[in-house]
Amino acid sequence: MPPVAAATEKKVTELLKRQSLSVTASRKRILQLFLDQPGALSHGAIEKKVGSVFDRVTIYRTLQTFVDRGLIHTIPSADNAIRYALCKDECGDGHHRHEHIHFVCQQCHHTYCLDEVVTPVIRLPKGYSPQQVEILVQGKCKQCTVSARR
Amino acid sequence: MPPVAAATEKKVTELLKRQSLSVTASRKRILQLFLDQPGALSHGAIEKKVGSVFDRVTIYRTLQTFVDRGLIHTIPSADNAIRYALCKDECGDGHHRHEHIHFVCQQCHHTYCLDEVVTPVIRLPKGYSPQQVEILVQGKCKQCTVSARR
DNA sequence: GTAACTGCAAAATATTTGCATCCTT
DNA sequence: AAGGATGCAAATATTTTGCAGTTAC
Repeated sequence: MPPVAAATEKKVTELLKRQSLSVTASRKRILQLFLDQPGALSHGAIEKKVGSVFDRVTIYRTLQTFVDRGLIHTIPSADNAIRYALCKDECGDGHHRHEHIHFVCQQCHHTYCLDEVVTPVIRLPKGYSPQQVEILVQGKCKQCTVSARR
Repeated sequence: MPPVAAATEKKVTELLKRQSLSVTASRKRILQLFLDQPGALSHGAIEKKVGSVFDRVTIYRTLQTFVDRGLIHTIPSADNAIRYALCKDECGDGHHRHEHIHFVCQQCHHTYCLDEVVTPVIRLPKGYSPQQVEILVQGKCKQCTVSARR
């Protein structure tokens, strides 16, 4: 086994153990997918990437478990394809806090979590009590802007 | 026919004609649903409201037509239930522009378009070109805050 | 009259549930 | 060994497509 893969495997296992989840092949594989790339993944994308190694039902259940434990979070979408992305350390069992922005590229359809962007304060009309703010920006991502210039 | 219903009927018809859409029973009924209440509606909610008068397929196609013509717009969600809401006059055939905020009540699950709220400018990292910003706020709405006080 | 719209049937797709078996701890 | 996780089958729900009949203009 190459040293890099071994290191990722260790990290994945550690993350699962931290959430008191049993370390199984499917959980390791799916969690690894998220660590291997910066963006978000839909159920369908995950299914394609893992192939037919795991049952579709297992993927559904694994994703749900990860969301419940605060390992990943959902990103709303207008195309009936919920995407999931890794959480930061502040999230834990049963609670989520995400004040970051999600960027969806209209060209390559990748979704990014922009942690470094400051989320603005939104002033709502009287009577509305905000709990959670979700900001979705659509446009062209770094990658696609660069490749268009060539 | 009561005068109010007649007035709504006229408005609905006018809206459809303005978009060069034939005025049919299902289109009138569905568009009226949106005019009758301030919030957003999911496909499922519409189906419940209209009963079995129209085929489910007709509802799908009607909603799609309305979106294409700029009569309504979609609101992203994290629960695989896209909601639709009326557009303002700026939207038209094939193009949408919505810089307003959507508020989803966690208690009554109604979705509101808050047109009066100023959407903040979001500063993105280098390389990202924003096209459209979508802001979703979750919390407790006016109605639910008031009724909780009683 | 003609083009567009609708309803029905059916296909394709997505999601959930129950249960027996297997694996992790 | 025990509880939890998985795979399989099947039920359920959602969305799309084709086509024939109907309606709006």
